[in-house]
Amino acid sequence: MGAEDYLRDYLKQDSFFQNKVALQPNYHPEDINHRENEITKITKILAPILKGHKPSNVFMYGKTGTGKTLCAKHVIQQINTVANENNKKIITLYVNCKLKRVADTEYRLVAELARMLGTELPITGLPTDEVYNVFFKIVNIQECPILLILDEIDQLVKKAGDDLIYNLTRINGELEKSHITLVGISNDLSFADNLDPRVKSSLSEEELIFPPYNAPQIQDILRQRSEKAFKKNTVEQGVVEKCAAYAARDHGDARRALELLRVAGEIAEREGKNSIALEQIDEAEDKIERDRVVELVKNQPKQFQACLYSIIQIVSNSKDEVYTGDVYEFYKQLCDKTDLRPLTQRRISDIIGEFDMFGVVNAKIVSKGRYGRTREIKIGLPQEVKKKVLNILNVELGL
DNA sequence: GTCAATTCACATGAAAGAGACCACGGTCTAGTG
DNA sequence: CTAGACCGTGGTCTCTTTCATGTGAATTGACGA
Repeated sequence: MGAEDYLRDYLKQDSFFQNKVALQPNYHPEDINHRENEITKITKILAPILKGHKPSNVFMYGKTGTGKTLCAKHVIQQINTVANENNKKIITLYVNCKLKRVADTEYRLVAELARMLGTELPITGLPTDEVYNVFFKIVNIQECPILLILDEIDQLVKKAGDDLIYNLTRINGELEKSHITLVGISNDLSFADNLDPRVKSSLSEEELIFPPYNAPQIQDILRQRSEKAFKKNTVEQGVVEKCAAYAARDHGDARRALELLRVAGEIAEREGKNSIALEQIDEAEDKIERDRVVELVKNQPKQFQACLYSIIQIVSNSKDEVYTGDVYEFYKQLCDKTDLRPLTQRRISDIIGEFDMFGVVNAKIVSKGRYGRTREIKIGLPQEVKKKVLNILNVELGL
C-alpha cells in the first residue's frame, strides 16, 4: 500500500478516541474513584485554613500511580472554590520537586516559589539566603494563608538535604499576618525514616498513606476513563480487565494502566483495527518499554553511553558472569579507540548503579569471598530491545 | 575438622575541584549634547 | 554626561576525582581432637 493510500484510508477511518485527554496522566476527573476516604481526610485536615487558622502540615506517602497528586490537587481546587465564594484570600502553590532545572535544589525551589508569587529571580547567581529573603518578603506582603504542596519531596530532600524543610517550617515563626502550611508528597515509603527527627515531626504532623489499588479498583478507574476517552464499542471484552491485571501485578499503578490502555488504543488505530483487542495490550506493553529505554539511552551523556555499550558488548561476548572490573577494562579500551577521556572506576561504578536504577541493567552485588566483592551485571532487556539499543549506541558513539 | 583472622575487589561515603552558568558592581569607552 | 561594553568577584550547579572506609564470604593457618 502506498503512502497516499494509507493516508486516504486513515482519513476515512474514524478514530476510536473521542477524548484522549481522559487517559493522560494529568487528567483530572470530577469524581475520583476509590479515594473517598483519603480525600475527606485531607479536606478535614486542611479545612481550618478557610477560617484563617494554620492547619497541620500533612505528609502523604504512596507508590507511583496511587492517586496522591490527583487527590491533593482535587482538594486544593475545592478549597480554592470555597475560598473564592466567601471572599477569602488563600494562596495555593503546587510544585513538583522532581522537575529538572525547576525545583530540584534548595535555591531553585525557593526561587520558583517566589516566582509563583510574582517576583522575578535569576536562575542562578544569587546567594541562597538572599533568595530566602526575597521569598520571605513577598510572603509577608501577601497577608494570607499559604498552602504549599511539594510533590515528590523525597527527590528534593535526597539532593538538597532536609534543612530546607526545616527552613520552610521555620518561616512561620517569623510571619505575623500569614502562615505556610506544607503538604509533602512522597513516593518513597521509607523516606521519612532518614529525616532529621525535628524536621520529621514538623513535616508530618498528619500522615496519610495511599495504599496501592487492587485489580478491581483499577478496573473501575479504567472503565470510568475509557468511557470518556473512547467511542462506544471500541474496547473489546476483557481488555480493561487485562490492563488492570498488568498494572496490579506491579504495585497497583493506575498511571501505568491508563498509559497501557491509551497506547493500545493508538496501536489499534494505527493498524486499522475496528476495535481494541487483547493482543494490542501486549504490543502496547512492549512498545512502552521499548520507547522508554530508547529515549533514555539516547538522552544519556557520552560517558554513560560508552559505559552501557561496554556492558552490552562484554555481556554478549562472554556467557558467564560479568563484573564491574571487566566492564571497566573494556570501557578503558573503548575510550582509547573513541578519543573519550576515561573516567575513574569509582565513577563507572556509580554509572552502572544508575543504569541498574533505570532498569536497563541488573547489577546485583555479590561477594565472592576471597575473590572480592563486586557487582554481577546482567542485561535487563529483551533481545530485540537490546539490539536496538546497540544500534543507537553505535551511531551515538560513532563506531 | 574447627574457628577466627585474613584478604580480595570492589562498594560506598565524604569532600573537594573543575568548569559552566549567572548577577552584580565598578571601570572604561565612545557617542551625544 | 551617559549608555553600553567589559572586567572581576562571588554565587550555584553538575560532573568528577581523590581519599577513606566498609563489606561479605572464600581462603588460610593455627589449634586441638
